[in-house]
Amino acid sequence: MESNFWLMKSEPKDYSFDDLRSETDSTAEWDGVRNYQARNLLRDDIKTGDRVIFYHSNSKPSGAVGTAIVVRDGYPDFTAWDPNSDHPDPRSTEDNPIWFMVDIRADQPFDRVVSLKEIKATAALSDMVLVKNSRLSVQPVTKDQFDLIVSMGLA
DNA sequence: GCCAACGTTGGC
DNA sequence: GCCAACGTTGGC
Repeated sequence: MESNFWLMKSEPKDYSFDDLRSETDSTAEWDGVRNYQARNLLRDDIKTGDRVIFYHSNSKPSGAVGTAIVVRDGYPDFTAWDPNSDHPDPRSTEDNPIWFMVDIRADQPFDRVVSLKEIKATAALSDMVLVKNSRLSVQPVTKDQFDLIVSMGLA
């Protein structure tokens, strides 16, 4: 899939945008994705320099909270074969990895949360994967969707 | 905390 | 390859 813009979800109680911002260089491995559709995007399509909307799920309110930049292309998620990691999967090995991740760096924190409610109420955003398939944790967005959400967040 | 929607697993 | 059972996500 061709896109330079993505949306990535995280439950803030597990890992928030502020957690990303507090990392060294505001950069972290986006590990733990265990869904094939999202894996394919991480492995094949998401490239260094691509822009990301950081979305807080299961939150009050759920919504977009900032932007990030991809700083490393897809590579094997080695936490899968670490039995002590949060997301072990013994089927995935160093020689034959199943799961992939990218590195992202926090960019612009929004001035306010762009809530899911607001996104759903915005006609220009009604085609977002977020609205149509709410479960996919890594998903493409269009440039127009990206730009609009950023403009809403930086009110 | 509930539960609908969706993805995955595995028996057949 | 079908599909029922099960597990997970995530809004509410």
